[in-house]
Formats: sequence, structure tokens, C-alpha cells
Amino acid sequence: MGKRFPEYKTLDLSQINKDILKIWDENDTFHKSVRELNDKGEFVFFEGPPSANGIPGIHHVMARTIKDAICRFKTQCGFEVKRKAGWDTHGLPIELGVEQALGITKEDIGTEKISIEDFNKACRTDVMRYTDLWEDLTRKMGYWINMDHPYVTYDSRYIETLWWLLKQLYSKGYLYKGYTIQPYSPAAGTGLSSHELNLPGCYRDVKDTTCIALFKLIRDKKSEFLFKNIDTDTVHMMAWTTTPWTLPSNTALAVGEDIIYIKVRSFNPYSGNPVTVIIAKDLLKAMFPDSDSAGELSDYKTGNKKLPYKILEEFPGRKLHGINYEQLIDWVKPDPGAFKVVTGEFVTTEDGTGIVHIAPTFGADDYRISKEFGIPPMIVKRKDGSFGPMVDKKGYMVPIADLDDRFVKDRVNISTYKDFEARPVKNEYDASIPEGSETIDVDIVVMLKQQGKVFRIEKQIHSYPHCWRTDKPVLYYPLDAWFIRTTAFRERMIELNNTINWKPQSTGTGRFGKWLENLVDWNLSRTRFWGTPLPIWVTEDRKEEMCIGSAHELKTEIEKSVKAGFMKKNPLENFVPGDNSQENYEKFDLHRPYVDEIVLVSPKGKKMFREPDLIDVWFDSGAMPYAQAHYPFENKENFHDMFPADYIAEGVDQTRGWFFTLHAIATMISDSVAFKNIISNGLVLDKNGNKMSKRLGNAVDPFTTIEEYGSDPLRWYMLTNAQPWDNLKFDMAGIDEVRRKFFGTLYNTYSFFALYANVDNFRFTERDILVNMRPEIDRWIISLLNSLVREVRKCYEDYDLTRAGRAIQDFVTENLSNWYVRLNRKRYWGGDYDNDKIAAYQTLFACLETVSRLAAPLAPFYMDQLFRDLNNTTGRHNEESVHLAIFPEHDESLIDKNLEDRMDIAQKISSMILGLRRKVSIRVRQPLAKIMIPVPDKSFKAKFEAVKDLVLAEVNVKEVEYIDDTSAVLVKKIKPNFKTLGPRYGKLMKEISNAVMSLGQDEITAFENSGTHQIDINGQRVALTLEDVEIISEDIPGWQVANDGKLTVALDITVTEELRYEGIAREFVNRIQNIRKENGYDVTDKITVNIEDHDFVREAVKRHASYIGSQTLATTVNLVNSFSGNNIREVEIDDVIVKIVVSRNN
RNA sequence: AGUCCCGUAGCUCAGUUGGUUAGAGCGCUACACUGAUAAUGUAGAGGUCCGCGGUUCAACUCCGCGCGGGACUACCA
Repeated sequence: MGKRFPEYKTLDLSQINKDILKIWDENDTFHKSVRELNDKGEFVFFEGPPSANGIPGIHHVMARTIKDAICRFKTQCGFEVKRKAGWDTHGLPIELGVEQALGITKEDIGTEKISIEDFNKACRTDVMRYTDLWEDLTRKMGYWINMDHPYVTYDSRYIETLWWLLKQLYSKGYLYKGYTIQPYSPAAGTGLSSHELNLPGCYRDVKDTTCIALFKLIRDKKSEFLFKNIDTDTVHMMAWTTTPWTLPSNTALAVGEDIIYIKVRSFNPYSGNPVTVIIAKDLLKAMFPDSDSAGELSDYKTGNKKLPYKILEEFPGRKLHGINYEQLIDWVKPDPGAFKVVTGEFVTTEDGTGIVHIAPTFGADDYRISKEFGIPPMIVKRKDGSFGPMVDKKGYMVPIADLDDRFVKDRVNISTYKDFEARPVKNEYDASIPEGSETIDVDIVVMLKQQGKVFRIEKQIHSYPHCWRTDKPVLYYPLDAWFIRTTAFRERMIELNNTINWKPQSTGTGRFGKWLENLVDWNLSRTRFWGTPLPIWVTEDRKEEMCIGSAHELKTEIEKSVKAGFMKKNPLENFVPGDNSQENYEKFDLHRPYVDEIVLVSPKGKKMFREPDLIDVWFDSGAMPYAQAHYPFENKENFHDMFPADYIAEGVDQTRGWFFTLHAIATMISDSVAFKNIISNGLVLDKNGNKMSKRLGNAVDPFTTIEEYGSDPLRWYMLTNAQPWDNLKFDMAGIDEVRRKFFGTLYNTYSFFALYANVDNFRFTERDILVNMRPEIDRWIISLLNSLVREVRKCYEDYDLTRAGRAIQDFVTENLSNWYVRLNRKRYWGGDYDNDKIAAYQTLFACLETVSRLAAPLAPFYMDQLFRDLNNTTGRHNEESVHLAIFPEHDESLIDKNLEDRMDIAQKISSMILGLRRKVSIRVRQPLAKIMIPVPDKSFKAKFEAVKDLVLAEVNVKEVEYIDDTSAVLVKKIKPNFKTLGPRYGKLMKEISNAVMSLGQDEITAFENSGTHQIDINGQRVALTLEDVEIISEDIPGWQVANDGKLTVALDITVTEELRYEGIAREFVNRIQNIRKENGYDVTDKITVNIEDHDFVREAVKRHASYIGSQTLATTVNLVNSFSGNNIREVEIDDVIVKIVVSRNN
């Protein structure tokens, strides 16, 4: 039995990090953990793929710690937790990064400057630029994930699964081509992503002409009610716009269903003609700011500043629904069904008139609502047969010359339109227009004014987005795009979402739930270069379409095309269907430009070209449950073992990103959730609460942090400082605190254990001493330990890592170290190796060993070292690592709440007595005779008896005296119990409270004796029982007394001669121990002590020589008159200086 | 603008179904203790529990309206 518990000089968590990593590598611990413990079946985890073209930040440590901890916990519980790493390799950020690196823009790609081929090649290398860093971080932070065969989204097999998924949707009719209103830069000729729109400086204040237009209602059955009680021939609705150039494309008006509207009689301020108009009631004052309803309509003269008005009627918006109106500007005739009033949820009364002008071709809301109610958009037919909005892609009103002749003849009013055709809607689009020239907006408004169709014209400043490349205003413009009909699955997605366990719950029901309720179809199209191509081929007349769902299918179709003579060669000719090896799938590339070169043949024998779009990268990542398995080409049979996930975790910013796409695809393809439990964490901010950014220089580098502190304190800090979904204000000082407070204390506790266990040769070879044979304090810490195991397991199972960590930390620092070890120190040093000592070692060992297993998911490095140090010496477990050891189970029979209560009392009373000592300046080494404790009831006395010795030893007092409840020496205080009285007496509480508090000592005593008391409150009799009050013994006159809640304790501070001698003896013990230590003696060395004979100490040393000797391992303690030698020390005891010599025996 | 999160001591955070002295750690001040010692204990100072209303006998806690910080989605007359 040569093995000893390793003892360390210092706690170096950074070094431990490295040592343990080495051991894990040597033993292949991670792979073993996945394989060896799997008796409970699979626990499925999905890794959200990071993009490797960015440098990992500290927030990644946060998210990954959360992922890792749960997976490690489940592993310890006996599940097989496979976790495959992955890389997100497509997408705009990567393209933009490459553009920047190469100094090019999107327009250059596919030109002479750079081919698509070269650009994509650059993307492919660039995207994996920092994989080394990522792998390094993964390793160092202790994130266990299988990086042997990560899934990579640009891999042909991955893309093949995506195509298969798309084809499933396509075949069921859920993939369709439509158009959507997107931000579009006419100057740059390209659509803009929301990302580009959010670049700083994009939104700028501009001055635009706004107007309130008057839409004339058509009198029919629906509108008849509006024409009653009026003195004008017409009724108009007023609508405000900041973009008058969209008015010619108006095809509807929107009102709020529940908004109250009013019909008002007034005048057109420009023409002076009487008008009857409709606006929202709330906006009346905004429409007639200078007016006065008291003004008589008949007094009005054209040009008057004040517009008199009169409210004729009010009604809710829903009554307006379906009413028809005349076209405002008759340049082009739309399809039938236009010019209707409809109701829309987005209508507010915050500005404008409460009536919204709808131009479906130029607004997202407009487009949506027009679709909902079947309102046709204003569409023109061009010479080439295509249809489009009234504004062309360069930002000009469509020139008549571009329009289809027949269309012009049937639909266009040339006489009114000719003055406006071919003008830019924003002057910025035409460089030849001098600055300051009138805009088309102004001309349109002037025209409306002449026609009496406008109520007010104003210049207004508002913020408007600009293209970050050209600096010119952006247009919201309808663009072609492919959509997934996610709206068809909305209900099902909501249903399935309700079965998911969200942490925090509110993200699931709130942010995610609301998002699902307002779901729109998923716009899949991206007009970019580096991404998964849309596998749809279409004939030029767009009559035939084909969606390809696998490489095999593509190969077959190309073969047909080669046969038809459309292609010379099959790029997939060497591909062997069914061979899923990487080599086989590297024989071709599905990316652009190669996929664009593939021309297929339609069933009718026509050429088919690929739709040039790429798909949204979020589809890539959302499809990972399928694509990481290359489903269904591989893993078809065992797919149910890897889907859905039991657990995922990412930042809350992924709610509409990865969380949504996972959920959507799983719902649509498998009618299942993609994940059952989810933790979404918040942001990591700097210590001042600012967002971290490279620009501000406040970003924290995870590598240097781990190097300095080690991963464990970093992980522990991040998880325990705040709930993961709260933002974390990251402060290095916090990591340091965790290191000192938690790891330092745990390390100290272990060091203490190791020191004495080695001295006593404790190796846990003895049989476990029955718990009920161990002393009270052992049973107490064992009880707490089992409570802790129960709680921690519950927290982990509830995915609450923060509470788990806090509970462990609290146990270690407060209970184990600060109470159990502190009170038990004497059991470990000196004395015989008897059952009591063995029990002490076994108890402390069990605590440390259990803590190592409880905390291993959170702090995998140090806990493994602790576990190994304990285990290698004792062989208690077969497992070589804590991560292979089973998670502890609690033993309910060892939990004794009563015992925990009594120890709580002991702790409180001890600290109260120490407080009293401090108050009267009597140091703890000075023994005192007794304490007195009032006993409120019998059970209290029994409780305290059990812990009496602990308390007395801790506070250095000889005995305890219980004061009987009825004793007259106690001064009592009485307080009402609101909890019992409140429900019964309600409003009388205040007065009852006053009455109870003012009871005198005699009354209280009488109350206690009889058990009841009656008081009168305003003539009402209130009967009190002892349940209804709390009686505290507050004071014992003539004694030093302390109170804490119900507890009261008194201290006898008389120091007798005998006590004083004992106190002096203790002072000597203390001084001698210090000298031993200064002299560097081993804890087992025997010594001889000579003390100068001095009046002040003589009696004390004489009487307590053997006590001093036993405490300091002194074989003799002598009083001497003179000293020789050079090791004479002077010690000061109560201001008296005494010489002393301590020497080691040979 | 909408949805969600957060707001408690100088700082970081607890605060269980509403119950009357709102807690801990860090930091600060003072004093102790010391064979775990780069620890530890005790005491002190430090709070309009973001504000205003409401419900209630009683609100840090429940409801409403705001304010401040943050995230996401949108940008619309």
C-alpha cells in the first residue's frame, strides 16, 4: 500500500487543464464515455454548426458549456450521447468576407474580374480558415463533441440530402415561385438583405413631399349608410402617404377593424369646396389642428386659415370593409376587383389618418393584405410579354414605349400618363437631373390638387433606408423568389411547439410562439453564388418544371440530356449510385457554376435550365438532423435513433434562425418536433453591460482567459453567475472569485484530507462504518450531502445548470468546509486511529468524492483530478475517470431534516455567542463558564442537547443552562402571526397588530399559561390562540443577550481565576503551535517546551502542563528560571512578555 | 413599431403559493481568529426593491400604464 493521496503545493487550474487534457487524450476518455456507459439507450443531441470563417469568442464558450454540461450529465446517467460536430460553410457573411478580402463587389463576380468558379473556390478555402482555432478552443474548454467526422454543409452528400428534402416539399406542392416585396437598390440593380439594410448609416433622414389624398367613394348598397344626412354629393376617405409616386399603383385602402372612424363635414382647403370625409376619430385633432368645431360652416370663406368642421357620425372600421371607391389616378387600369376598402391588423392611429393607402407592388404589408383579400396589384405588361409593377427596375415610371401595344390600347390612359412616363421616382436615380429639381412626387401632388383630390400637402422629414454601396435610396420592390409554403403548417408547428420544453419557457411561448402565429411563407431564394443551389430546372416557356432529389436522379436526367444532344458530357458519369464514400461524392460538384451548366431535357423534349437561385443558408442548418446522417441515402433504418433530438442549446438570437428552421423542416418532413428540450442562452456583454465587439476592443479572448485561469472557473462562473438566458456581464474578477471561493475552498478541503489521511495511512480499506454509528456531525453532513445529490440531480434533469452549480458551491463552501471541517479538525490530527477517526475520514472522503461526480459536468477538469486522486489511492471505483463514473444517487433514509434543523440552530447560536464575545472583547481562547438558553418548547431542548457539545467546543464555553419557559427572568416580546390572523380578520389587522404588540409582560405570561387571549377591537371580540402569535424571549436582565429570530442566548462573561489559567494555557498552545510551524517541524514531530517562570503564567502552566503537552505534541512542558541557547523566543500574552524555548526531540 | 428578457446594497446576484426586520458574495471600515492559512470569523456603513396607478387587511411578489438597458423581427401609410 505505497500509494498516497497526492498533495499539491498550490492550486494551478491552468496546469490541471493541460494535465487532464493529456490524460483524456492518452486514455481516449471521450470515446470511452460515449461507448461504455450506454445501458440507458440513446440521448440525442444536435450541434448547431458554427461558421468557421470567424474567430471564436467568449460567448461561444458560454453556449458550448451549456451544451457540454447536459451531455456529460446524461452520459454519467448511463445514456449514450453521440454528438457530431458540424460546420456551417455557406452564406452571405462568408461571401462578403471574401469580397472584402479580394477587394471586389458582387457585381464583379462572374465578370472578367473573377469567375464564379474562382470566387466559390475562394469561399471554400476561406470558410475553413479558422477551423484550427475552433478545434483548439473546443479541446481546451473541454467541450466534448465528436470532431472525427464533422458534417460540412458544402459536402455533396450534405447537399444531396437538402435536395431530397426540397423535392419532398416540391412534390407535395409546398415549393412554389412567387414574388415578394424586398428592399431593392435600383442604382445597384440588386436586392438587399436585411443584414445589408442594418449596416450603420443606412437609415438617413430625408425630406419628402407627403400628402393626404381624397378617395371618392362609390355610392352603392354597401356605402349607402354613409350618404345619409349629408349636404354634399360625394363622400371621400382620406389617406396619408410619404411616397406619392406609389399613388398611381394604389388598388386598395386599409382600415382597422376596431378603430372608430368618423364622418366629418368640412371644406377642401385648396378649392374651398364643401367636402364630407372619413377619418379615424383619434386623428381628428391632427387633421384639423387650427380649426374650431364651434365655427359655423356657413361662415367659411375660401382661404381661411381655420377650417370649421362638424362630426356627423361615427362607426367602427369593420363597417367600411368592402366599400368601393374610384381610382385616384387613372393612368393604368388594373384587373377587376381593385379599389376596395379592406381591414388590416397593422393599421394604427398613430399617424396619418387611420386609413392606409395600399399599393401591393411597393409595400410588404400592402402585398400581404392584398393577397389576403384578393385585391389585384397594379401590374403592367411589357413588350417582352413579362409583367411587372409600374416602376421598372431602374426606378423609373415605365416608359410607354416599353409596354405591350395591346396592353397600352386596352389599359393605359395615354393622355394622363404621358406627362409622367419614364420619370425616375427618386431624382437620385438620374444623374442628369439637377439637384433641387422638383420630384415626381411634387408633380403628382400638384396634379391631385388641381383635381380637388388632395386635402393637405406637407414636406416632412423621416428616416429612409439607403443602399450602402450607392448611397441612393432603396426601393421596396417586388422580386421573384421561391417560397416554401410554411403557412400551410402553421397550426401543426404551433401544436408541436407546445410539446417542447423551453428554457426559459417564455422564449418558447413568447418569442417563438408569437413568431409561429405570425408566420409567413419562407422565402428560400438568394441571388448569390456560394451556397446550396436550388435543384429546379425549368423550360424557357416556364411550362415544364423538374425538381431533382438526388445525385443518382441528376445523373440519370443528364444522361437523357446527353442523348438529346443538349449536353456533350455527363459531369456525373463516374459517380456510382449507392456508393456513399467521400471519394465517390467528390467526383462532381453541385455548386455554381457547374450546376448552372447542366441543361436537362423535359418530357416534351425541351431544354430545361436551372433556376439561378441559391437557397437560404438557414435551410442548410435547419436540415442538419437529416443531412448530417445523409438521410435517406444512409441511416434510413436507424434514423429514429438519431431523431428527434432530446436536447439542443444555442443563443436566443437563433430563435428565428436555427430553432425555427429545425422546427419547420422537421414538422414539414417528419410531422415531428426536431428537439424536445432546449436551452436558449442570452448574450455575453462586457463588465459594463456593453456589447462586446472587436471595434470597441472590449471583446474577451477565450484562449488567453483559459490559459490564465483554466476552463473550469470560466465555465463555473458563466453558469452560476446568472441564469443562462439573462445577459451575462462578463467580468474577469468574477472568474477569479470563483477560483478562490469555490475551487480554492474545495482544493483546501481536499488538501486537508490528504495531509492527514496520508499521516494516518487511511486508504479506505476498512469497511464502511454504519452511518448511524457515526457521530451527529457526520450524520449531519451526510444528510446534507444526500439532500444535495437529490437537488442537483433534479436541477440537471430540469436543465437548470445554474441552480445545480450554486447548490454544489454552497454545500462545499458553507457546509463542508466552513462548518464540517472547521469543527472536526481535531478529530483528524493526533489521537488514535479509532473508529471515530475512521468515520471522520470516511465521511469527508464520501463528501469529496460525491462532489467530484456531481460537479463533473460543469467543471470537467478539476473534478476529474479530484476523482482520480481519491480513487487511485483507494480503488473505490473501477472507472479511470469521473466522466465514466455513474452519477450519484441519493439515499432518502440518510436525509434527516430534523438533524439539519438542529445543526442550523447550532450554527446560529454559535455565531450569536461569538458575536457576544466580540461585543465584550473576550477572545475565544478564553474559556467561559456557561451560556443560558430559554427553551420555548420541549422539542427545542432535545434538539439543542444533541448539538450541545459542538456548540460548547466551538465557542469555548463549559456548560449550558436551560431557562424554563415560565421563569420570570425572561423579558418577552409578542408579535401577531399575520398568516393565520389575516384571512380571518382582514381589515381589523392593523388594530389587532397594535393591540397584540402592546401587551405587557404579565398579560403575555397569562396568555402563555391559558393558551388563549381575547381582545376587543372596536367592540368586536377577537379570540387569539398561541397559533396566532409569536412569543420571543427577548432579554434576560443583567446578562449579555443576543437574538436571532426565535433564538435567544445569554452568555456568562465572568472570568474566574480557574478560567483565566485555562485561557492562558490555551494562549500557550497557540504560541507553541505557531513556533512549531515557523520552525518548519512536521506535524508529527515531538517537542520539548521550556517556559520562563513568571508570576503571570506560573499557576496556569503548572495546572495545565499536560493539556499543553497533548495539544502540541510536547513530551515535557517545564517552567525554568534561565535560558541558554539561541532559540529563545518571546511571546506576548495579555500584555505580558514571556520567554519560551521550543525544541524538537531527537 | 411589435414580441420577448432584464431592472433588488457601490458591483454580481438570491428572494419559494402575497404575511410585516428584503438576503448572500465581492468591495469598504473596525476588530478578532489561526497546525486547512494567498484561508476564516464577528460587527459596522450601504436599499424610495426603476417610477406611477390599481387589487388586497397586507405587494419586492399579482394586474395596468410608463421609464431605462438588451435581444430578435419589421420598417409600414
